[in-house]
Amino acid sequence: MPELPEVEAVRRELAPAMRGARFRRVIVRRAGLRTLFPDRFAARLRGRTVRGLVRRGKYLLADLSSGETLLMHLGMSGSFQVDHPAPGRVSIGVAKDVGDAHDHVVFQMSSGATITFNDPRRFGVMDLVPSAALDQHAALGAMGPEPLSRDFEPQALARVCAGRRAPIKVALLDQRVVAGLGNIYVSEALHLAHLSPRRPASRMARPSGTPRESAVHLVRAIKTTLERAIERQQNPRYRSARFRVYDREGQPCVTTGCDGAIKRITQAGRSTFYCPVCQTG
DNA sequence: ATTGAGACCTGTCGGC
DNA sequence: TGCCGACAGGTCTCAA
Repeated sequence: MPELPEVEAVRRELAPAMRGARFRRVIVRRAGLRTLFPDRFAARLRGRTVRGLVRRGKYLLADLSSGETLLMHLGMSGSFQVDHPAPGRVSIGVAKDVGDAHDHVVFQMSSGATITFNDPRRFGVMDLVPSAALDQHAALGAMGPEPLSRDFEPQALARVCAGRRAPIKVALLDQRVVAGLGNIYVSEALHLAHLSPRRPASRMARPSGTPRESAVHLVRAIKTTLERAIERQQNPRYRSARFRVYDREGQPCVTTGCDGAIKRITQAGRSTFYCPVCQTG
């Protein structure tokens, strides 16, 4: 589930348990995670205080008192569970010893919270990097603008898309173009913008380099899509709300006055869902 | 330089 | 019920 809105929801849940708290104990249940844990991962965390927890794209970054940053990525199937001590119960300071087979890392915080990282598919990442060198990190350093920031505007989108022959759907999945979008919300935003996923990315800009109307619409649609999704994350009732197009092959388009049916195609090896009737821009 | 394919892992679901 | 292939919300590396 983790694209930007889901990662942001995780951040908001983790922050109260982590910010200002120390790592009392760190348990790495599964060494040799695909994610190349640095040596002595647990030892380097123990005793450190989390000064802040921010999100960058799909990454969570915990700023540590040691001058390092704990970098976390949920991959395809990662999740965190936060357990707070039951009120009135004395914490005995023992890690929960029975856990899911895919509970890979457990943080016991001085706040009393126990934070468990679970990731069946093990595409997730945990790493420690010097805070001063974050911009040299291969993924973070090259990452595009935060879509909900002012930096993400039509001009910027048109510029990074210039010269790209790949379809806009594929370009938007590239984290260097814009940060945090994944396969679901790219389809969702393109539908909201009434743009075809097959449209060449380069056509966000005119030959002169100035952004076309489509870039304006797309930027707006991406922001709206993500803002709504983040809001939805806040209300458990709506978390499972259906998407506009994602995973709705053959079902009717939700655009007012459109009688199209959602189609599914493959682009760069991944499913794209769109309405061939109203996404013609 | 850009792009697509394959790889990384495990779980789930539909079809036979 | 059991087996098997297709597929899954991410990203990296490699070859063309």
